[in-house]
Amino acid sequence: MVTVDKPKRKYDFRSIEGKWQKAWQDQNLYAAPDIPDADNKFYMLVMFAYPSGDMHMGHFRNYIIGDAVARYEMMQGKAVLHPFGWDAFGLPAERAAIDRDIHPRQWTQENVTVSRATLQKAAISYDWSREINSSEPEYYKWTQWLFIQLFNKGLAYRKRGFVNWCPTDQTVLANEQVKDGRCERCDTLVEKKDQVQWYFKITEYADQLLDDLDNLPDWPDSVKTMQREWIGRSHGAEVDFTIEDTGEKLPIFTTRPDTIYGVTFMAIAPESEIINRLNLEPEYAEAVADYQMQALRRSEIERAAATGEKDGVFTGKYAVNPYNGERVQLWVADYVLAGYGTGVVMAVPAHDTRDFAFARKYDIPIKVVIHPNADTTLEVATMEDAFTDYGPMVNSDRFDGLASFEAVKTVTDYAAQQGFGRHKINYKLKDWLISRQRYWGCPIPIIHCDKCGQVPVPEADLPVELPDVKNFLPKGRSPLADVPAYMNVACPKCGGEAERDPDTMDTYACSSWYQMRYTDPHNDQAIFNKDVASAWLPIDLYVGGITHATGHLIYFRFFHKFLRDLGLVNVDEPVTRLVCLGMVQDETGVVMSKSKGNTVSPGPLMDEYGIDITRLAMFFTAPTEKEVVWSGATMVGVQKFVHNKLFPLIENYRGSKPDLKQRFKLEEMNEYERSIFVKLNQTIKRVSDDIVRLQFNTAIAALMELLRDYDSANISSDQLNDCLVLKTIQLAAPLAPHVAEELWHQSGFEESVFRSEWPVYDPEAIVGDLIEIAVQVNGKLRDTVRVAAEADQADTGHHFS
RNA sequence: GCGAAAGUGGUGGAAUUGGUAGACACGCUGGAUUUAGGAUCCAGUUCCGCGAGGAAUGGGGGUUCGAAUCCCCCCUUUCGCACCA
Repeated sequence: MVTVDKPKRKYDFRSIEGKWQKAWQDQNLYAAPDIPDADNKFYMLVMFAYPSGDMHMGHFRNYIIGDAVARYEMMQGKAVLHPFGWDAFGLPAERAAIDRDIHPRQWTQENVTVSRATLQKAAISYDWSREINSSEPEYYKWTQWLFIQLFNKGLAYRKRGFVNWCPTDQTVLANEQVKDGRCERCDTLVEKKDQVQWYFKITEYADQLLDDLDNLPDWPDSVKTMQREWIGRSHGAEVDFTIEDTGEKLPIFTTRPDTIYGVTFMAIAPESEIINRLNLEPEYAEAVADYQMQALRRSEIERAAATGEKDGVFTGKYAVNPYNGERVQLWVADYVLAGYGTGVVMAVPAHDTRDFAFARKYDIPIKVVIHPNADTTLEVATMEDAFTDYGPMVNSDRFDGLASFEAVKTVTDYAAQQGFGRHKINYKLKDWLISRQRYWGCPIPIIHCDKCGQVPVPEADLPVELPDVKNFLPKGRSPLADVPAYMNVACPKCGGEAERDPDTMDTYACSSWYQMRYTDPHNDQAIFNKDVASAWLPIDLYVGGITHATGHLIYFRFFHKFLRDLGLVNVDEPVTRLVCLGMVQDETGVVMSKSKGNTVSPGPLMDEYGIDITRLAMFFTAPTEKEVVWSGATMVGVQKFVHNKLFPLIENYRGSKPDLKQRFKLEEMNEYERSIFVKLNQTIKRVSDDIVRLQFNTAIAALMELLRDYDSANISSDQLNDCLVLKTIQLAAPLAPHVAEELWHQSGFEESVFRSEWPVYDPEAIVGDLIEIAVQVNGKLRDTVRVAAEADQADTGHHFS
C-alpha cells in the first residue's frame, strides 16, 4: 500500500499558548460569582502553598489535577470557585531570611512572585482576584479575631505544663508537629520543657471530630483511620486510690477495671507533681529525685526505645485499693505517660505486659484475677507473660465468676455507687499548643495587665500588626519581647500600664480557616459574609498531600466546627470529598523536596515541550493516589499524540457547523460509522467518569484509542464527522486546554471551549451496556452470551441451569 | 509490637460491580524511509513450545460455571501509630 505523506500542520505551542492565556484573562474565564446558586456550584480547592521557592513537579501535579477538575466542572455548567493563596507565615521563611540576611517578608514576597508567575504560566484556572496571603494584615486580622472568639468562649487558654521543645528552632511545638520524637521541620530530637503556653481546646470537639468521620464517605479510609487513632478515644473507669500517709486521693484511669483486684503496685510518671506531695523519707527522696532528673533528660524516643526493659524507683510510700483495702507499693516509672489519663496507673502484673515485666524485674508480687476460661487456670510461678485477654474473674471478692468483659461495666458501676470511682472517657488527643517563640507569625492579640489579667485586644484595634524587627534570631523567647514600642501598651480595660503577649501563633492556625476566607476574601467588615460562605461551602473536592492527615486536616475541621457554632456556617464539615495525592519522587525513588535538592521544575519542560504536553505527561504517568516516579519518559508518548494525532485532528473538520445535540441513528450508518460512533460515545463516558474519579491516565488512553480508530475518509456524513471532531476537542479540553481552545476556534467558534457544554453520551450507542459473559465448564470456555448490563440473575440464570 | 494499604510483562500502568488479564504508553527487536543522526511510518513484543497447545496477576489453600478482583493462612513492600494502662 502506498501512503502519501500529507504535510502535517505543526503544533507550534509558542504562538498558541500566550494568545489563549490572554484571552482567558480578558474574558475573566476563571472569575467565580459572588454568590452561586447553591445547587449548581463547585468549590475546587487545592491546599494552598508555602512560598519557599519555585514549585516542582510535585506541586505541579496537585495544581493541574485541580485545574482539570475545575475546567471540567465549568463545562458542566457549574459556578466554579477555584482559588489560590499563600500560607506565608512560618519558620522556613524565617530561617531562610536569616541565612540570606533579609527580612522574611521580602523573602516570602519574592517567592510568591516567582511561584505565582509559574502558576500563571501553567494556566492553572485560579480566580486570582481572590488570592490571599496569610502574612498580610488584611488576612491575619481575622486570624486574631478568631483567636479572640476562642478566648471568649474559653477555648483559648494559657497553662503551665511539659511541652515539646525544639532546641534548634528554639520554640515549642504541637504534638502534631513531632514525628518520631523529632521536630517535623528540622528533624532535631525534641526535648521536654516545663513552660506556660497558649492552647486551643480542640479536645472540647474530640467527640464530634471522631464521630463525624462516619459522615465522610468520600474521604480516604486511611485518613479517617489515622484521625481516629490520633483522637484515640477509649472508654474506661477512673478510680480513686488513696495515698496511705496523707489520705490524698490518687485517681487513676483504666480500661480494665475488671482486673482491679490484681493490682499489686502503682506507678507515677516522673513528671507528675504528685511526687512532690508524697513527703518522701530522706532515704527515698534522693533516689526518686535522681530518677526524675534522668527520665526528664532522656528523649521520648529513648524512653520508648527501652520497650520491655522498664525501670523505676520505689518511693517508700503505699496506696490503698478502694475495692479491697489492700496496700500496694507506690513507684515512679517512666513507662507511665504524664500526659495521658491522670499520669498515674494501677499496675496489674498478671494481666498487663508492661506491668508484668516491671514486677518480675523488681520482684513485686503478681496476683492472678482472671483465668483464660473455666477449665484453664493460671499459675504465677509458671507464667511467662501477662494474660491480657478477658475471662472468668477469680480472687475478686463479690465479682468472682463474672465474665470479665461484662464486668468492666459492673465493676465500675460498683465504684460509682460507693463513691470512689466513675465511668470515664479518655483521649489521646491533647489540646493544641499554638504559641510560638518566633518572629514570623501572627501576633497573639492578648494584653497582659497586672490588674485585669489577660485582656483581648478590642476588635476595633485589630489587627495587632507584626512590627519590623531587625534581629529575629531565635533565642528561646519571642523576638517581639525585645521591642518595647510593641510590647508596652495601655490595658484596654483599666487603661493602666500593660504588656502585649510576645508570642506568635502556630501557622496551622492561619491555615485552619483560609478555605472560608476564599469565599469572601476582601471583606474588611467581617471574617466573611455568612450567606456567601454558606452558599459555597462545603468544599466539593479538596486535594492535597497525605502528610497533613493528622495535622491540618484535624485542625481545620475543628475550626470549621467552631465557626459553625458561632453561626457563621451551616454545615458540619468543611469538605465533602478529600483526595490525597501520592508524592512525586525523583528517578531514584526519593521524594522530591526543596530540602533534598532533587527537584525537577515544570518551567523548563513547559518551555521545551509546551504546557499541555507537560501536563499530559504528568497526568499519564500514574493515577492520582499513587506516588509518581518522575523520569520524563512519558513526555515522548504524549508529545507524539499531540503532534501527530490531536492537533492535526482539525484537518478533518469539514466545516458543517453541526448541532452538537443532534441524535444520530445507528441504523442509518455504515459499518465503520457505527463502530466509530460507538467508540466516541464510549470515550465520552470513559473520559467523564475518569475525570470525576481523577484517573486522568486512563482518560488520556481513551482519547488515544479514539483517535487511533478514527478515519475521516470512511465517514460519509459531514455532520457525523464534524460532531466527532468537535466532541473530541471538548473531551481533551480539561487536560490540554490550549490545544483544545485553539482547535475549537479554528473550527469557527467565537466563544471559549470552556463555555461550551460538556458532551453527553448516547446510551443507545454504548455497546458496553451489553456484557459478554463467558460460560465455562471446568475452566474451559464453552460459550459466550451477550446480555444487557442491567440483566439480573433471573435473566441469566437459565443458561446455567 | 499494633493498625492500614498494596503486590499484575523489561518499565509506568489498564481491567469502575467476579465475566476473553496485560488497554494505553515507554523500552526493546525487525523492517521501510532518510546523505547521516534525530524524527516518522509498518510489524512484533507475558512466559514455555516449531506447532497444536499449555502456564501465568507475590506463595499456598478455599468459595464459584467463572477469581487479579471475594474468604483464610503465609511472605514482601510502603505508610501511620508507637509503653495511651
